[in-house]
Amino acid sequence: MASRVQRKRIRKSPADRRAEIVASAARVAISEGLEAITLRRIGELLDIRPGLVSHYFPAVEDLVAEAFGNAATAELDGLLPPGQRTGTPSQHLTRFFAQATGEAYDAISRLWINARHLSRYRPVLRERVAEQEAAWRERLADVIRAGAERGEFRTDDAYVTAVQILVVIDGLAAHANTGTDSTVPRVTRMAAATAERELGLPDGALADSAPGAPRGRG
Amino acid sequence: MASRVQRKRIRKSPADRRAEIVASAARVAISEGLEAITLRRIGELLDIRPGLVSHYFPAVEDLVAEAFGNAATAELDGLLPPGQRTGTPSQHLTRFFAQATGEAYDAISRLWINARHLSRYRPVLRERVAEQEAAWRERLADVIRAGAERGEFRTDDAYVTAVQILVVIDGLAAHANTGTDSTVPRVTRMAAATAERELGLPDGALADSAPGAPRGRG
DNA sequence: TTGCTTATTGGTCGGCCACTCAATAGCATC
DNA sequence: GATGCTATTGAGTGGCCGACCAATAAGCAA
Repeated sequence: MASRVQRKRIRKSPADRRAEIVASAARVAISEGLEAITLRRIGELLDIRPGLVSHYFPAVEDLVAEAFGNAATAELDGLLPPGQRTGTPSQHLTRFFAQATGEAYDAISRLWINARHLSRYRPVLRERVAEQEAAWRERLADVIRAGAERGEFRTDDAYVTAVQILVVIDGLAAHANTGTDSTVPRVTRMAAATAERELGLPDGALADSAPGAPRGRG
Repeated sequence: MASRVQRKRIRKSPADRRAEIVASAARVAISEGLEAITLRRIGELLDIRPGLVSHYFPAVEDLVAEAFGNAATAELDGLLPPGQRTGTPSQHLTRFFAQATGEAYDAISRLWINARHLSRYRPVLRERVAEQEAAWRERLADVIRAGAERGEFRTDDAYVTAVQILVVIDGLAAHANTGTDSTVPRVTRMAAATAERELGLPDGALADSAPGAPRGRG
């Protein structure tokens, strides 16, 4: 696709074109990195001239920020769907940790590392990152609160617990680009273990396949 | 410094010049970021022509990797001096956590985030990062082993414990560029708390000023 | 002092970047 | 089918980048 020989212009509504550009940029952000979002690259992917991208986003930084926001929101919705109706909070967390520890999460980790670094130089992006961090914390805190109300979890501050869990996940994610560790259970399980400890659950309660059986320590 | 009107060439030994270039690049890495290490920037700082930097580092990526290695090693030596003779392992850890939680650590956090992100595109740097990660782990594991031998700590795998502690530190460091959280003790203390738990120490044993008094939970 | 080695310069090249703007043409409306 | 609005193009600007290389001169050895 993206036939180079295209002659005829395709004229779209501003809303459609803009959405198309953002979606394309979000895809680039995940697969190639936020700095790969350039007028030329996006133009090439959508078979439009770079100037058109500039027309919708006079400053590229705004597009980068929006692309990150879109990508991060999509990932969060995949990990912890908002307003979940099926399953218990425990099951939601179990599924969350299973995904957030798997290799498929590497792409998301890379995106976050990318965004956090680039935030150093890009104020608009920095603002978006802060927004997304808040969103992820709140989403996770909501699950914890739901579990606490049902009596599944014991916690005196769902928000702080959510932050603690995310700190561990961020720490594990730090190596997504360098690819060390990954095979020691005592390390891999740290995120779930933190949740279990902070929520008053038995060891292994949030492990992938074994709902109640503690794995034992040594 | 760096007088623009300099006419006379200053001819140094290759070893000196090379060291000078690396030192300058390391300084730039910490203060401005690894991508700010350019032939022109380094040349400007040392008042030499960009071509000379190229002469010593035909590929800039090699200079970037070396600059990171230098900076990271220096920081590690500041946090956990090798072959420490004064003080106990507990004191070393206490000092380590105090520094690694303080604001002065932000510069180091930024550098690591920077390096880990850039590793995605730069194989040589990626190798260096892996090297440094190993060095940091080993250095911390050594302190833990020393404490275990003295009977201060209880652990069955000093290395895994070191990795766990560094995971938490990396997680806390993730926000160095976005500057959220930082004020909740339950979060700030996570690294030290992890160490205390894993090493069989009472709560607060590795806290900054209070050597033995647990702070209490609520 | 002279000569020689080589550290250092100066200039150039191609490449990719964001950004600007007048000219063009798609398409809805009449 | 003609008209007008505006989405889209095309072309150009200036900036910064790494890399390359022949010419130059610093300073040691003779």
